[in-house]
Amino acid sequence: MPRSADLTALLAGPVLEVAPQLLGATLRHGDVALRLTEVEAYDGARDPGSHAYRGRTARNAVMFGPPGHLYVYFTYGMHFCCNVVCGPDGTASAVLLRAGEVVDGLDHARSRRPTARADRELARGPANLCQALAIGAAENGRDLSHPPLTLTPADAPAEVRTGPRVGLRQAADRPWRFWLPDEASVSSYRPAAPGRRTTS
DNA sequence: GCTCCGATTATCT
DNA sequence: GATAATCGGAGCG
Repeated sequence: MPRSADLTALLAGPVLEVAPQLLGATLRHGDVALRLTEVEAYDGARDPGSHAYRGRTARNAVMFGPPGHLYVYFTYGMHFCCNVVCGPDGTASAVLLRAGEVVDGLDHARSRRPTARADRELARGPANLCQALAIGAAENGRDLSHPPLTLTPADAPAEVRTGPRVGLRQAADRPWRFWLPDEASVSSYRPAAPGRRTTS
């Protein structure tokens, strides 16, 4: 088990190096823990797809803070998604946690995700992952090095796949999504919505 | 103020 | 494949 100093050192690196290294890591919130299988990198203020692209606001303030904290945002009027803030303090880069395999607290996770038909669906997709772990607005900005909310890195996995990020209209071409091959909890790729007005 | 629309998901055809 | 659900952030005037 790495100490918190190791976690901070790992997360302080460039986001494109940090993101693949988070695959296989264990994220725990209270009784439920999961092994991360799919993540996406958001490269701070330089990234048109990032919430930080237009500068610091009340919502994204946590992204601009020190690494090792959780950035939680609310979207589509009903879903929470969470990121691990990384990079040096002030860079606003973060890694979106898209999917994981529940490895502890299965009963709790199942009760929070009544529509999941199989255990592999419990934390498949960023909003489902937050729901399975009971992560909401109260967890925004929380330090990931102290219980009940902890992130424990694993050794870097042997094989990592990369591809375009999901659901973005901006910078949809950048291959900054990372996942573990042959993992049932990884969501299948869906191209970003075209976002064009009606034509005919 | 007011409008648009999103780092989504479940459900319907 | 298409779309409803549902609301707050961000842009504009």
